Amino acid sequence: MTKQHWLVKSEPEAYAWADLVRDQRTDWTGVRNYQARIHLNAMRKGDAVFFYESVTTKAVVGIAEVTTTAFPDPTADEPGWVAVALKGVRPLPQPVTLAAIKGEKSLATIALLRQSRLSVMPLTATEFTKILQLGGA
DNA sequence: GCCAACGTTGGC
DNA sequence: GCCAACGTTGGC
Repeated sequence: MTKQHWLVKSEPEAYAWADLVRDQRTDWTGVRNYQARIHLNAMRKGDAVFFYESVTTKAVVGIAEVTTTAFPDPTADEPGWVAVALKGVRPLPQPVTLAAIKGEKSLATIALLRQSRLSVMPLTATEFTKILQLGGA
């Protein structure tokens, strides 16, 4: 299967890109939303993942990669919830702000804008490439 | 700090 | 199964 593209959101106060850089890898736990769970389950090793910081930063700040497909989330009280493992790959030379994404016509349909509360979402290859461009990568 | 959007819960 | 109430997320 060809590589898929994803975007995950995190409040930097909870877990920031800088934390992933420090840790090098992390288990992406704590997702408690059915739609996000479907996306976690669809992730494959080697898929590319944008790291978006919400609330204070409001920008895509880095690129990560899936290193382990979905496994049971050890932080969940009930069975069925899953986590994946991610490793940090590199920061974007320039963060791509929410405002910049909103200002880009070709990104008008991305899930980030359409479903503001979804924390794990797929991106098309075109969307992924566009954000890379905006980030100067 | 406020509020809109959205998901979840629980009463009927 | 519907819908009101409530909690959470996240932009502004």
